[in-house]
Amino acid sequence: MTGRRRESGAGTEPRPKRRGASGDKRERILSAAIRVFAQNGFYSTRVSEIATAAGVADGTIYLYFENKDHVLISIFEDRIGKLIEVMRRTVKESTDPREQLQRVIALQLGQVEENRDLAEVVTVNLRQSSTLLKQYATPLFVKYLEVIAGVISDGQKQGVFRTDLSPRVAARALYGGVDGIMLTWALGEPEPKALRKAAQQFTTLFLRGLSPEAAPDAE
Amino acid sequence: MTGRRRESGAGTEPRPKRRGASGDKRERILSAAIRVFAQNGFYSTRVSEIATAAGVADGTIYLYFENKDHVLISIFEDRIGKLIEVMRRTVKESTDPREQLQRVIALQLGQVEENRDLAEVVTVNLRQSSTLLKQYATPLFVKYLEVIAGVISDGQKQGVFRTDLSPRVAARALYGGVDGIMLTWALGEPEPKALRKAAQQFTTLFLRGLSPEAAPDAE
DNA sequence: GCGCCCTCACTGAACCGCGATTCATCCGAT
DNA sequence: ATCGGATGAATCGCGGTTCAGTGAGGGCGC
Repeated sequence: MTGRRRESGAGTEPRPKRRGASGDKRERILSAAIRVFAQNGFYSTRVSEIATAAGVADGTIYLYFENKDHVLISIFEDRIGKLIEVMRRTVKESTDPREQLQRVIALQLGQVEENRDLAEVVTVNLRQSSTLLKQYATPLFVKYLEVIAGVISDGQKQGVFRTDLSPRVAARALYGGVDGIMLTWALGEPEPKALRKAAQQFTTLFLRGLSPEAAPDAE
Repeated sequence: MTGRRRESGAGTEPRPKRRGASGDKRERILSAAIRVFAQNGFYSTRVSEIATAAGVADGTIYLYFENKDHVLISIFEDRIGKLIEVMRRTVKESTDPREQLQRVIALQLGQVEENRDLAEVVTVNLRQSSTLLKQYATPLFVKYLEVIAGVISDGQKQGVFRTDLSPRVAARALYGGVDGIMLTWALGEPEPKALRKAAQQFTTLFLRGLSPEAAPDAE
C-alpha cells in the first residue's frame, strides 16, 4: 500500500520555467552551494544549509535540482563547462603554442584567484563522489585534457615542442601542476601574489620542460 | 562459521587500544578499508561493508578505531607515513639531485602500480573530508613537499638546477604532476605499461624544466 | 592433572539521531 | 478566482554506534 511513488512524471527535468526571478534563483542556489561546499565539503553540507545561504526554503532546491547530488553536478557542468569554453576561445587568440599554454595556465589560476571557493570545490570536491560524479565529471575532464593536448600536439607539429613526449601525458602533467598549485593555495593562506608568482614559475618550468633542444647536459 | 581466530604468535602489539590482541586484525581492517574506499568512496562506504570485507563483525572495527573517520585517518598515517619514510631513504641513496628526483617519481608511481586501490584512496579520498582530514593529511602533505623541495634546493646549490624557481613551487608542481598521472590512471584503464611510460616521460619533462641552461629560445 | 571460573576479544542485532526528500499549504501575480 | 512557484514542518529510511552476550583460553584451587 505504500507504493504511491510519484516518479511517474516522464519529465526528468525539474527545472521550472524561468520566469522573472526564477532564473536567478537557480543561480543563487548554485553560487550559495559553491560557498558552502567549499566551506564544509559536499557530504558535510546539509541541504538546509545551502537553502539558508541562498535565502530560499529547503524545498525550493528541489524545484531546480533533482537532488543534492545534482546540485554538485550542476556546479561542474555550469562552471567548468564555461571555463573550458573560455579556454578554447583563449587558445584561439594566439597561434604560438608556447603563448597558448602560458595563457591557459594564467587563465585558470586567474579564475581561481578571483573565486577561491570555486577553486576549492573543483580541486577538492571534484574527487568526492564515488560513481555518480565520476560519471559526470570525467567527460568534462577529458574535454579539458583534450584542449591542452591539442595545443601541445600543435606545438610539436610546429617544431616548438619536443616530440618525444605524449601530448596526453604532458597535458595531465599540466593539469596536475596547476591543480597542485591551486590546492596548496586553496588550503593555505590566501596570499594572491603568491599564486600569481607560482603561476609564472610553473609556466616557465613547464615550457622549458617542453622545449625541443635539450639544455647542455650539466654533467 | 569458521571459529578460527586467536592467532597468538609472538604478538607484541602496542597498536590496539585494547590489550595485546591479534594485531593482524587491525591490519586486516585497514587493508579491507582501502579496498572498499577505493571502490565506493569514503562516504558511500558503510562500516558494515568494511567489516564484511575484513571478515570481522561490525563492532570489532570500534575496538581498533575510534570511529569511521579514524579508519581513513589511520590509512593515511600508516601508508603515507611509510611512503615518506621510504622516500627519504631513497633520496639518500644518491647524491645527484637529478637522479634523486627521478627515483622519487619512479618510487611513487611504482608503489601505486602495485597497489591501485591505495592510489585511488590517496588521490581521491585525500580530499574528501572537509576539516577532519585536512587536519590530519596536511602535516603529512607538508612533510612530503619538504622532501621534494629539499632535493630541489640541493640541486640548485649544486648548480644542476636553475635557481629562478622556488623549490616549493617546483615541489608542488612535481606533486601535482605525479598526482595527475596517478589520477587518470586510477580512473582509467589499468594498463601498467602506460603508467611506467608516463612516469618516464614526466621525469624527462620535469628534469628539463629544471635544467639551468635555457634551451635555445625558440622565439 | 583436572575442571571450574573469570577475563576479554569478539560478535551482531537493535537503537537512535540525522538529514534528504516530500507535500499540504500559502501567497502573489494575473 | 485561478495558477503555479515557494515554503518548511513532518516523514522516514539509512547507517554509525552501542552494548549485552558469547565462548575460548588459561589461571588457580583442589
